[in-house]
Amino acid sequence: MPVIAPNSPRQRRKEARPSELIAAALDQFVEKGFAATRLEDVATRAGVSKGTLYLYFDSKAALLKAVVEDPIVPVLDEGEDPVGSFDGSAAKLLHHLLAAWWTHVGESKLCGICKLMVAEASNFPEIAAYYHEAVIARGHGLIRRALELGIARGEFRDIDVETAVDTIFAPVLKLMLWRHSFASCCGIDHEPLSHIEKHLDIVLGGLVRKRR
Amino acid sequence: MPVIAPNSPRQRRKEARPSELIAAALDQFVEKGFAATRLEDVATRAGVSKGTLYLYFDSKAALLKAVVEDPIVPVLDEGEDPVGSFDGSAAKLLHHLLAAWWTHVGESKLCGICKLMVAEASNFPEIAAYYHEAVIARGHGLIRRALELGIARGEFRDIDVETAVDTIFAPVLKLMLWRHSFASCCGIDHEPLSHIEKHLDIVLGGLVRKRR
Amino acid sequence: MPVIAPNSPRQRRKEARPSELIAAALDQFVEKGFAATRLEDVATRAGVSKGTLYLYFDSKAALLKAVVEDPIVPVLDEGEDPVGSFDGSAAKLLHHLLAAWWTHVGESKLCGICKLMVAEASNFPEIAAYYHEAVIARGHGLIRRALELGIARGEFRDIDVETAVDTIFAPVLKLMLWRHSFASCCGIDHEPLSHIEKHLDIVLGGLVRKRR
Amino acid sequence: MPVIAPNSPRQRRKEARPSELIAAALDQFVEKGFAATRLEDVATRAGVSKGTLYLYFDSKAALLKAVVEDPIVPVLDEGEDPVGSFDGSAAKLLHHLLAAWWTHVGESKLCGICKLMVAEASNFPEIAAYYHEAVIARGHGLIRRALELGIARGEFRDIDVETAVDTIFAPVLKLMLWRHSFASCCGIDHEPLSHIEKHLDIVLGGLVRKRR
DNA sequence: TATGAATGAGTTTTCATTCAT
DNA sequence: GATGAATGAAAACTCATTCAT
Repeated sequence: MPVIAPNSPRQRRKEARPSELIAAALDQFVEKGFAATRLEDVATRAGVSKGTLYLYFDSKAALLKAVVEDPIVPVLDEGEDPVGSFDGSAAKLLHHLLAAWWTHVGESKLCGICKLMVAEASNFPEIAAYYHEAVIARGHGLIRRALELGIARGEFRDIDVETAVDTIFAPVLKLMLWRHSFASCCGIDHEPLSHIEKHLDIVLGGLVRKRR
Repeated sequence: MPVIAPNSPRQRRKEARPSELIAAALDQFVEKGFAATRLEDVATRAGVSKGTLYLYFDSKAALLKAVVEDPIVPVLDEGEDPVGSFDGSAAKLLHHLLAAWWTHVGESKLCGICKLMVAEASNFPEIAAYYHEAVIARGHGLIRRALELGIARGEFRDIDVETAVDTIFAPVLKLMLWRHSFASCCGIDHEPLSHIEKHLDIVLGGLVRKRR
Repeated sequence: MPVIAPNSPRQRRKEARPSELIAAALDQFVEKGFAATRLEDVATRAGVSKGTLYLYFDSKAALLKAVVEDPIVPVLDEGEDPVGSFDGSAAKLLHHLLAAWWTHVGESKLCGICKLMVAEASNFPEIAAYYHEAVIARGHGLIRRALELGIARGEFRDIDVETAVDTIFAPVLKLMLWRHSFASCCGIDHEPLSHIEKHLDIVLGGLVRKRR
Repeated sequence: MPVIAPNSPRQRRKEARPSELIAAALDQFVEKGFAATRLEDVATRAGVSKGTLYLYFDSKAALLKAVVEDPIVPVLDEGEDPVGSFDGSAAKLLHHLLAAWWTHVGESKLCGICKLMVAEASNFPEIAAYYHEAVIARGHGLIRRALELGIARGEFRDIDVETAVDTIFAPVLKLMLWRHSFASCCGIDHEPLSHIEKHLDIVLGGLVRKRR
């Protein structure tokens, strides 16, 4: 769902636009927040002058928009369907999805953006909506389809899917958000991938001891 | 040597002022973020002038500190131990704890502060650490003790407690954070209390259908 | 030369006016300068509230005026003529005058005011003119008359009196100004009275060795 | 890697800016005092905007520091020794030193700074100490050496040198301070150079008529 | 008279944005 | 394209002054 026509002037600019600027801005925005970031610092971090930023972006807000949208495009392009093409149990599929998510999102730029969007959602609702749609909702969708598959196959109980999506996905979101917030001042480091794996095992098996 | 009667409107006002200012600042900080909030707006919202803020707080940062610490004190005072005094199954206890948490924290000022601290943790690490310790870690502690109780009684499986704490608590944190971020621009409203209840049931029972 | 009528309302006020306020203001003004002094600090130093200052003085500038004029009145009242009534050599008279000046002015409040007026003369020319007239010019006048007496008697050479007044008086003024400025950060403490005495001996005898 | 030619108007401006700003600030500080000077007025006087000041100086206090230190550097660079290289009587040397002092200091920017430092010494002790060391103490040193020379040669009496330094130098300091304070509101203008000359003659010859 | 909470105009300082080079 | 000096609007913060008590 690309918003702008591929050959518009804006598009050409986008292609020429040094991704170093976006990368530098992203790091600053995630660390300091949008309002507390000085464009001068972004420029310095990218090794250019303040004025150069304005050759590529109309304003600070436009830079934010680019920061959020830019790393999403490649992810969208991958495009194949990891649910439809999976052969194995639904439980295995869930394991696979969460691990892949962490690798592709949790450890990518998209992770910091999540914290940024939580902070700026009320100031930039359209950008936040775009991010939520393109990233969070997409993750939810994958989990949902895996759950539906498992239920359809009789592998899972017939639980409320929307709720279960949260049960499964929220700890991953928490890892994403914590990594850029509390982690540095009060974090107990769970190694993310194994933490996610253990979490999923608990959800799959449940807390309550089964009577045989 | 107060010349005026302790119950004069002036006096009553003076005592109430800090809380009024803190309440106004909290709303503004949670909505706009710390850096993007203008003290003038805080003052206006509290119905006072800019200068008045400085009669009570040394700086914008001091106001932030007060905003975070003030609502925590009353919560800490409640003090009783909802785990030790509970009689019922560990599962029921977990239900109780999460519901109480949502009522006392999720629907209080402390909820917005959570989003604020996620956003500002790297700019104000000591304040964030204080909040995490006093609120988040306290929530985790309650869940942990309930889990340990359930395991000790043989009611729960012998799962990894730290992981399970996250499994149980992360969806609540997500509700808290979403409420002040994506909810307004892309939220599907789960009614919180029933969402939490369904979530916990899923975790208790597990996803996988039991073979009898 | 009292500027205001003795029974005007202003006069009554002046009498009732707590001299503690003036003393406190003087200390602050001399130390920090007029503009850098906060009335709150003056009030605190005087042990009253900020509002009280306004019961006695119309404005910060009015307080400055009072600070300058108040300690001058008693000095003016002494009134007797230390030159006309002196019996002894003109040289002894000069010694006496400088010593008396240091005791009555150099070690009094009037000393700090001198520095204050140097600093504020261009912002408050009338007040500075009043101070100069009432204090500095008065000192000059005493020295001038002693010099004229010495010349008339043939005790002194027939030097240019205006110049000699400065020759004699400037080191005293320097002591007054230094005491409230450089003294604290780079002062070599000359004990003032003996310094003045030695200074005068040098001027009386001259530098150049006399041929016999 | 300057893209623009070093002699472009832009470049020339940039190099000249700090001095222009310092000159404007100096005038304003000397006239109004440090605290009473508004940076906006400094900027206006220098023909720039308020923000431009902050491109060159971190704060108002930093500007003060520059104002004091900047005009001293060139003076220090002259560096030669006017005492050692002088051939003539010690009396002539003193005349020469005071006249040169007035020309190079009394009529330069350093003169106004003297008043400024008297006013601000207690607020900015390090800056005052620097000024005192670099300017006042330097003047004292020259006079002291000339006196010691005269005494060593038998040209001068064996008076207390430290005291005599003040006897000779204080009237010059007074001229410097008065010029920026009382002069405008109550000054009798002594033409400085001839005043200094007459003053020195009086000190050299003494007041007391010599008996033959 | 005395207080000190409140005000708001004024000041320092910051920083997104522009534009001559 | 790139620069960075300059701008000026805006924000934090100060403080002389007022006034209800």
